[in-house]
Amino acid sequence: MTEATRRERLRAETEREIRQAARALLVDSGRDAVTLRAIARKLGITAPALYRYYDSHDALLRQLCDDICADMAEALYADLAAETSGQVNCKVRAVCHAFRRWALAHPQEFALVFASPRDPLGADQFGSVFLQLAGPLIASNQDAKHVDEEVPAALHEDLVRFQQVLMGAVSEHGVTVGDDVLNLGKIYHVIQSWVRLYGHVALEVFGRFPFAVSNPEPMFDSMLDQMLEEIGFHEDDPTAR
Amino acid sequence: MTEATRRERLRAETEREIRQAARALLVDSGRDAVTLRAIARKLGITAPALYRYYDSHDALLRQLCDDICADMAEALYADLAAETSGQVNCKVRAVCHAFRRWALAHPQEFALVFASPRDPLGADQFGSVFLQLAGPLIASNQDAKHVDEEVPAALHEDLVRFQQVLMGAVSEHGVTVGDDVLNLGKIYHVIQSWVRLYGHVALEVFGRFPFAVSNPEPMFDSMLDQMLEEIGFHEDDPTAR
DNA sequence: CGGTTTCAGTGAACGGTGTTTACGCAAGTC
DNA sequence: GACTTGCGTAAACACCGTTCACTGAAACCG
Repeated sequence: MTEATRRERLRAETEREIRQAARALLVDSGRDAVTLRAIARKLGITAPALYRYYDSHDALLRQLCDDICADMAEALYADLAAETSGQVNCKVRAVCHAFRRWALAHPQEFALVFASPRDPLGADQFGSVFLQLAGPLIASNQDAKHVDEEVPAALHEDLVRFQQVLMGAVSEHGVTVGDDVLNLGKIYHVIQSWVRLYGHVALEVFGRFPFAVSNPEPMFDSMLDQMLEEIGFHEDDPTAR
Repeated sequence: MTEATRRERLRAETEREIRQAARALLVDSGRDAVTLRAIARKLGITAPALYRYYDSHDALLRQLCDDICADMAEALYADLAAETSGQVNCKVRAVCHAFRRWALAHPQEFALVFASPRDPLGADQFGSVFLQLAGPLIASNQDAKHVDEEVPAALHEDLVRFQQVLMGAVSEHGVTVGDDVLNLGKIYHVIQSWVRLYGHVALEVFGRFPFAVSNPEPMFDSMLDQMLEEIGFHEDDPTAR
């Protein structure tokens, strides 16, 4: 059956338990509670044993971040799949809502990934997950009216590079679009939208709006309306495809 | 001269040195380097002595946050004062730029205040500092065209509460305006702008844009243009006052 | 099968942390 | 001068990440 040796199976099982224990500690008691000794205690082993699995406490936390991002990606895909209407703007809206919902439901995880100083100058993990999902959707909106002239000239070079990334993500999903559809203007607006989405969700998760907002959801919704409008989706416009 | 007793002077001096040492450690080596023992070492005393000044390590960090915010407020006021043109939109722009500049120049401080889980449901400190400064400016823009009907009805109650806060800040600056000038629509757009400002600066300071941006400044500038437009400032429009 | 290698896990130790406690000792008070 | 106040210390406690020499069982090999 299992072609893996007994040792390998046990090792894989232990590693699974380590991640699980670390995650539980994070969720229950926050980032600072995720200590090697606490994890070891949960497994009934001693702390140094964990060094057989991870080089350091830091490496373990990094792994935890990756796990969290993978989980979020899964949740986002699931929520997108549940949106069965053919309308693209509904799908985009669904993904945005899914991102907010996930962040609110997993504040400790969000804070950890958000506040972890990853590989310097590396890409944001949330951004990668989210945009590689939303990118293809937005690209498939054929009738957006943005032209490249709208965006600051100084950004052209960076945007072209990001355009390549997004087109790669799109083609991985089967579809291929020309750079006339996913043009610089559209990409620019996508990033502007990401800034707003990120800002709102971070402020809301951390409870940091400049005044007490009793129910931030309508604020989020109306922001979404405006964002989608800017990207090129229009309320009454079916844009089915 | 000093009507304070010798003991009080020494105590005040030591407290100043503690804050200074803590700040230096934060700036030089990051949040985790701000330990009681490291601070004590800098002062040539022992760690428990610090408990004569702060109840706990946490309380000291909180004090540090407050100091940082006060410093930022000072920097923002200074930059605003340096903007001598009478045009209000220039002043708003100056404060926004000052916020970004400060955050980029003080990444460790920004990260600490940003990531510190303050009093739950309390107001954001950056938001308070910034908006109490920008609020009066924006309020003084008489000819904004927003009407209350634009904002989601569910937000009315919260916005009215925030309106009171802002009007208080305005009147503290000498001016008084009616709630017809600082109406709900305008306040709503101010908050939307804060979300974008916050999102952009956080992403930039943490190096977390979804792709490598070689020079984020033009992106910030063009975002600012769009924000000011939405709030009710127009490019060609002097709006002097 | 027996010998050997591999490796998960242990226990002790080192240097670091926040925090508490009992104590000395100088400054202020009456 | 006696008494109180309060800053600072040393020692201790319970944690933490990390290293190192070690055990013992699993895996491998001739």
